[in-house]
Amino acid sequence: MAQLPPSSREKILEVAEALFARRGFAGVGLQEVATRVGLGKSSLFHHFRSKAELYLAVLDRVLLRIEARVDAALDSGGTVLERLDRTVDALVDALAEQPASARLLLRGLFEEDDFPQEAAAGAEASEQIIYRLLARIGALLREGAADGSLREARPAHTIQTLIGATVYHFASGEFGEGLLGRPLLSADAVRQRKQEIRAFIHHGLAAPREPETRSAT
Amino acid sequence: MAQLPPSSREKILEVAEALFARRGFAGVGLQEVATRVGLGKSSLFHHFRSKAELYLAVLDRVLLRIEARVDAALDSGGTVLERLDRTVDALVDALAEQPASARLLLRGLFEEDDFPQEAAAGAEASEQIIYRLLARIGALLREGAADGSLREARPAHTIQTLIGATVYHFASGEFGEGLLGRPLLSADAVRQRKQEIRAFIHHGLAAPREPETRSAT
DNA sequence: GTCTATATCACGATAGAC
DNA sequence: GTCTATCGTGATATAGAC
Repeated sequence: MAQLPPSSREKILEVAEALFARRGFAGVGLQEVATRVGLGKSSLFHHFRSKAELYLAVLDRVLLRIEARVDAALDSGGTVLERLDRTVDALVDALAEQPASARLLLRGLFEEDDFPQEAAAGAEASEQIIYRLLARIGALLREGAADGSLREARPAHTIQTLIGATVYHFASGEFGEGLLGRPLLSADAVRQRKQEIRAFIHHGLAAPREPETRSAT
Repeated sequence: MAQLPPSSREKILEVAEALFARRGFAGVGLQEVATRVGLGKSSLFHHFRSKAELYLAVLDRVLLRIEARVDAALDSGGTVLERLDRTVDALVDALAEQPASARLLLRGLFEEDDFPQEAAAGAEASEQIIYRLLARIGALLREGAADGSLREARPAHTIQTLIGATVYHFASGEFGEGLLGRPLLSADAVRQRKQEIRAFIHHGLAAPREPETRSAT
């Protein structure tokens, strides 16, 4: 828990996280990592036995950070819709707080065969975190379907939609910024993103079928 | 337009498309491409001047296939919501038809700095296709907001949500299949995906506020 | 249009001094 | 815990014969 001097190990993890997020496992060389940390290439092998082990350590760290925030939201009280809104907000906050996490997470989701085989061996920790989170969100969705506050929908598809609305968005980088016309992670854009997802969850895209107090046009 | 014997060029594009989709630009070696095509490694350079040129050619092909389908849906008649539904269906069909396209497209969206610099030089064609499509979809969304059939929303955020719901989903590979419990591209799963997105667009996730004919509970 | 041979270089990883 | 030196391999790309 000491925070005073960042150890070499942590420095390596930080640098590697940024690089892996941008160029993926195969696109990053340990030479570049070492140089940016300020070490020789060989010194990395003192802290991590292989490139794959480093990658998995980076992934775990990102997932644990996200889990901490999302778990708190899931544990909060209130109706299903309230908890769902808070969960999405927490996920958005977690992704926005660490710029690299969304890309890293998205890559982890669909780059399973990126590194040779050590995935199956060492990726169990990361997978457990993900499945733990998914199970909890799935339970929330089923609770909402049971009490009538959510429409009947397949939880798996709903989760995919929510991942797309959050993780993909913050992973979209320059493309997303060109679309929005501003930095993805500006406080403004993050607030808008939460608002958009919340509106999508509550109303979809169609205009409300019961216009309450609405000026004309 | 001849279809009789697939030329070497086309064979290379097909093989490279599948490999780039799975492991990204940096994760694929030309040796492997050549072997799977049934050529020597050097022969690839007769058809494409560099690895980056091959990658961009693959990306263009995928984008043009998608554009053809989506444009037809956008040009169809009817209300905004009808055209939007058809557009999403067309995109889903395009992504489902070619298993590699979703991953490739997603990678293209957030791997802009994956290959050194030739991106800026040669990626203009791909980018133009994307921006053409985005402009048309944005216009549809604005048309819906203007005629009152869609709620007021920022088109850029809506587009991001739709990309996440479609492209991400079909790019999610083993992860998505584990979640759904079946192949992502089975006719069943594709139909369900269309249904889920359609429901999300029309109602969001909340239960309809005007239960029409509903049995109790 | 495909081949063999080769140039050049970066990669992940190891050995061992300090 | 970091370093220099090196091993072995595979990468992109080129040259030139057929």
